[in-house]
Amino acid sequence: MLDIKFIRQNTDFVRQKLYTRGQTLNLDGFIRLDEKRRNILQEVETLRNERNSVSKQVGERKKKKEDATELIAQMGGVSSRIKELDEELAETEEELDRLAMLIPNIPHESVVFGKTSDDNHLIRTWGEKRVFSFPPKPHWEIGEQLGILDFARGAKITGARFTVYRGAGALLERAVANFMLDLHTREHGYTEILPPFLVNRESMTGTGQLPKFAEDSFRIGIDDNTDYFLIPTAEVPVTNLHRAEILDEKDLPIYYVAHTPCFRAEAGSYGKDTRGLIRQHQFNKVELVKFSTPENSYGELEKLTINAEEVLKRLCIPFQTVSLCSADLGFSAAKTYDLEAWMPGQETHREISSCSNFEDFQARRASIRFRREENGRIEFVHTLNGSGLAVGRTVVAILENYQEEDGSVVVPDALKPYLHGLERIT
RNA sequence: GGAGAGAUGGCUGAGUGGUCGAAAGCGAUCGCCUGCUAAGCGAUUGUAUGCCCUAAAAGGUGUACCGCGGGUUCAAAUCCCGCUCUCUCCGCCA
Repeated sequence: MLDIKFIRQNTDFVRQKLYTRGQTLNLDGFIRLDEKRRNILQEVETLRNERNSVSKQVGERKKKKEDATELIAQMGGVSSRIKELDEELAETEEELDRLAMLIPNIPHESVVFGKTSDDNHLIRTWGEKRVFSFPPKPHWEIGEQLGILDFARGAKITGARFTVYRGAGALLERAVANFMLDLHTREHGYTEILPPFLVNRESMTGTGQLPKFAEDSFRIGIDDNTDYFLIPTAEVPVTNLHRAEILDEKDLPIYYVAHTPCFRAEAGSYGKDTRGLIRQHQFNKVELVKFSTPENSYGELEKLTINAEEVLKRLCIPFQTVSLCSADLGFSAAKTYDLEAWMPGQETHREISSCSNFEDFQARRASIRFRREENGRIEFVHTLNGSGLAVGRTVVAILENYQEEDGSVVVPDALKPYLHGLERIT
């Protein structure tokens, strides 16, 4: 959510910035509604003031055993008018809030203008693409032939886009996750969190998944009173850890890492990436989440991205890092780096991590603030997160980059401690 | 699933219709005192938001908030209704 006062005072700037996202929003209506809200507020507060002071007088008279009927009668009309205005105010605020929740974040000044993902800006590449003496296969063929990925049975027991891992495949997935968690907790200074995988509506709204992207989530209700959602990413529970809190500046930055399953309805992506592990309704991800002061958040974004890249470097998987252009940026993000791993079986780079600075966009929605040490003033924190990394897609990258002509897969050195002596999956 | 108790400021905890944004204590900050520390003394100490003032802050003023939502009343932390959460006991359970 953006600051309404900021929108009011910088309407043209906001309009122009949102335009770069390919958005055309009616800010004028929004501004007019805000004006209406302030007018009603002024009127109702004046009346409340009157009522408060008269009520006080009534109390004083009654104490002195004096007659107050005429004062009381005088307030009858005022109270009903207040009630009317309160209703009108509530309606206006609800509508204003509804509109405010649909306005995306403003891209950072370093974000390049673009219209599609083709305009994303290449930041750096790492690693040498392996030269194969045979045509490398896509992971779904490798996985099925080795009997470690079972797409047919995943579809049988649940449906499309669900997969069963078996034997060494399950072990590999577990090893990759543990390797990532150990790297981030022991070397990068993150605190491990194991959050609930179901969250309430407030949490989903706080990080920006709701109200706009409701169709992307799985919703769970045990009865009419529960309104829970399967987490689409650990970002939701972990960022909401500090919702409606005021943190101390001395505790910042806060670094969290969480390994969780992620559930995505993937509405609107029918027919896309239908084969293999790339686009699933359920997948595992190790997520990095940071809370930072505003002045440090862009430095923290660089560090977070490097922490994510380190996973691929240790696994010796070639990748490239791109900065998303204005149109490709997610709803809540001010700036995003995507890490794209090389997938030789598909002859393409695939996104394996997305690292974003949300500035105060999520903090404002979720009311996550901190107190300045020097003057005690309260400000919104900046929130950041990034995959470190998507576990399933990392397994895909390993299978495709480490495959041999006989169909076996060599275990990357970095993972050997986690695979109990297994050197090769055959 | 059944029965009961509770939710008040950073914390403990008083407050059952009016002068209560809320006693008292603790903590914190500032000042005084002090060789240092401790003790003592004094002051300050919630959040949001409208308006005024300001370059901006500071400041002034109004309003709201005592788990959340609604109701009664001239007036609600206090009374009524619904909900959520916490705790205790019983049952069930990995």
